[in-house]
Amino acid sequence: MTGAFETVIGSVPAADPVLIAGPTASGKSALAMGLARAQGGRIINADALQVFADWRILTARPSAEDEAALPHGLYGHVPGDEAYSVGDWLRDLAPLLEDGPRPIIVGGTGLYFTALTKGLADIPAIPAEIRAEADARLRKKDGLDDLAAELDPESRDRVDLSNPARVQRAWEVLQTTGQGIAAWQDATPPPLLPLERTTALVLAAAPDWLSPRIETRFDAMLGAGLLDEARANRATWRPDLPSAKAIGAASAMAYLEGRQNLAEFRNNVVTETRQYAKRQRTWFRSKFNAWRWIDPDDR
RNA sequence: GGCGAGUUGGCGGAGUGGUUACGCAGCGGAUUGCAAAUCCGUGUACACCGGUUCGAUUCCGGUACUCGCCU
Repeated sequence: MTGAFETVIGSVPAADPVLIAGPTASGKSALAMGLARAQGGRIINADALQVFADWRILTARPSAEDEAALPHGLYGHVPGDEAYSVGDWLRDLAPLLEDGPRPIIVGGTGLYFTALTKGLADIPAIPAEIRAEADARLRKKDGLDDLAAELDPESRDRVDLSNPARVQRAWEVLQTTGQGIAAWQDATPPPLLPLERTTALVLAAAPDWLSPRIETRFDAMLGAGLLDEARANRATWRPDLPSAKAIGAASAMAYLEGRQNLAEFRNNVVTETRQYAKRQRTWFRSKFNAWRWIDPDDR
């Protein structure tokens, strides 16, 4: 492992907060570890699924040994049945930026990095009842159109009306705050950590380079006890749990229940992971122009 | 060797004498609070040869291959 990303690490100012983004399985953690080992710092998670306590192996969280060897933060600190979002993440992150070791923020969730460096509208939390009502209405016939029709004109104009998730959020915001989401977004406060104050790195992992790694990584997960982890989660498993969105969780359950064989399980996870990596690339490509793109082979 | 069925885009799978489903994968994109989520866009493919026809993926004949049954 010595020598990994040597050139990159050598060029990173030791005092700056560091941001490391990249598609899944592109080697972000290895780079973060190398950086922390060489220069010191605390590795902080910027991945929406790695915050959850269950599914450590499936979500490729750092191993217990890695966490013990170097300071880490925001990994597995949320119960799998608890709601969590970018706003929560930013609030959990703030104190870690205040003091403690120099932050090395690593993850694959583009939205988290964008909210961190560009700002996030300061919208109050949505009460569970409102969320439940929106969920229920969306399930009804024409539910999407009905919710859209109730939006304030400005928000309705800005939101993608064919996207249920967006319409629901806009509806929930208007419903709970009495103010449209468009107005809230226009009043977005300054970012917690402006990009200019960081050294921001993105791993440029091309599909052909990444795909074999995704497959290998699944096999490694199996070897690391993925099936045991799945069995342990089986009793409390529900497809609507926040942590159930982890790629492979539903497939793992299907496998344990004999609804698919190991080859199908593997194929599903590999395909879904590739598709996810593609979406990540699209985000980075379009929004991380000012970041420093590095060759993932430079190890 | 005989009889029967079949051959549609990378895969699965409809269908039609002229306007060429759909699903999956792939590719491109959006994305300011469930984001490993959600959504949008994108494919003239019809085994081969000949015939009929104003026009054949669709009708007829032959060839090849596949599957099944029979000797």
